[in-house]
Amino acid sequence: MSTSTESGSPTTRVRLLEAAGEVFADQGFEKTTIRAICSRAGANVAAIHYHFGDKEKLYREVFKHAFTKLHRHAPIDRLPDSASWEERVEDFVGSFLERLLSAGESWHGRLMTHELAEPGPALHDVVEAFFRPMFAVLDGLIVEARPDFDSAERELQALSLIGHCVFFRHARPILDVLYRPQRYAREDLPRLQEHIVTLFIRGLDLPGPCPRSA
Amino acid sequence: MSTSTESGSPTTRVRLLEAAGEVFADQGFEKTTIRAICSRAGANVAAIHYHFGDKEKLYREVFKHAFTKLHRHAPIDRLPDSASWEERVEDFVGSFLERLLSAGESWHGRLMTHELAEPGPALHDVVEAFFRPMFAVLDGLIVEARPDFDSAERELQALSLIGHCVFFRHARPILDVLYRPQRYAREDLPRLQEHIVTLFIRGLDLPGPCPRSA
DNA sequence: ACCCGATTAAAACGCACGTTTGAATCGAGC
DNA sequence: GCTCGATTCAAACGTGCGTTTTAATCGGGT
Repeated sequence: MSTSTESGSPTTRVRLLEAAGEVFADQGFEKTTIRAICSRAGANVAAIHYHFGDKEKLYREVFKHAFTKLHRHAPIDRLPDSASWEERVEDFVGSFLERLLSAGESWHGRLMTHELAEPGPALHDVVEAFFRPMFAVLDGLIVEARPDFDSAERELQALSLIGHCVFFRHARPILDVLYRPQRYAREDLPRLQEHIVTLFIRGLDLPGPCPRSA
Repeated sequence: MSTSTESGSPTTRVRLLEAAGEVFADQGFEKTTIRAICSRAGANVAAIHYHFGDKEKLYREVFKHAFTKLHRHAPIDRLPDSASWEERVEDFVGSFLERLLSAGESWHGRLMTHELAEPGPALHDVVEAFFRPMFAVLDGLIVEARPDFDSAERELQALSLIGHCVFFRHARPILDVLYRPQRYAREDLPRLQEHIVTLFIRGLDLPGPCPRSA
């Protein structure tokens, strides 16, 4: 170990983390080979054992790395509270969909969604650090609209909205067969967003108009 | 080959098909080993090459076998037309959920849902023989309720309902971490069914009451 | 009793993977 | 200039997989 803030040499270790992030993000834990990672990082296969121990420890380390990156620019609830309830719902759905459907952006988000789609050794961490906070935010939105709902009712409503978004990522292979390829993919995002928000609001069966800003 | 209706000896070939169905159904294509299948069938590994060629041809053969079994007792639309629209929707959701969430029944249904959850070499066949007909039935139900919808609107509504059901199977690992294990599993089926049907009907935004029987 | 195609069985092949080894290389400190 | 720990490298190890080979076994036809 040499001259970093904590431990580990700067170049190879970091290059491995970055390469591993890329490959893990679009192949998942099982399907990526450490040889693919090392070839992308320009390193030797033994470097992984040397720096991280084994493949799974590297995987967890990549997630730690990704969590801090994601926490820096807070993903959810980034609209000011002055925004209307409906705007905040739209933003919640839109940003989540964007992360689910985007394939080109940085690997940090893709890594999370891939682990949710095909659970690996880091599922627990992802749920606790990424998914559960999302549910908390969503629950707050539901409380605003339906203060009369008990927590079980809110839970179901939240699950349905999340599931609605997740479906269009998870069912990608099916949709490609069922319709033409890329139907309901990235470019349809605005239409999906509007549809999902509409069904969410209808599902809440609001007694009056949408609530004002918080 | 000996004395069957078409081709192939009865005992070993059929035992292999049955054993392969069981194992494929709860492990998927990638994770099942032909050794596991043969050990369950009490056969030799070479028997698979002899009777089917290779692992993938066996997989497809298992699906052919399963399709005919499933077609015999038609799964969807089994209520008489005299049933009310709402009853038919409830039945559609209920039977689909039952197939998605049940783990103990015969492997034919589990095989389909596993292939949908983790696509393998038979995805195309499953979509065409199992999924697309389901969509056709559902589309008919939506037409009854909202004859004014164009096909694109109906498509989205159908996808949302299907996705809503599928989510509770696909997200099983996540739900186990997010809440206590088995939350929203088999025993919650009636509650899920009611919730999903309710949200579906609300989502259709019917101008009047539910349509009568067809 | 013998033959012969159909079937089964045991063993090994070839490959890809994660992992480990042991030597070569680097670079600061004396 | 040399030493010594830290790091890199090529090569091999062990394992599990799908597949293939080769020989043994079965059973009806003559």
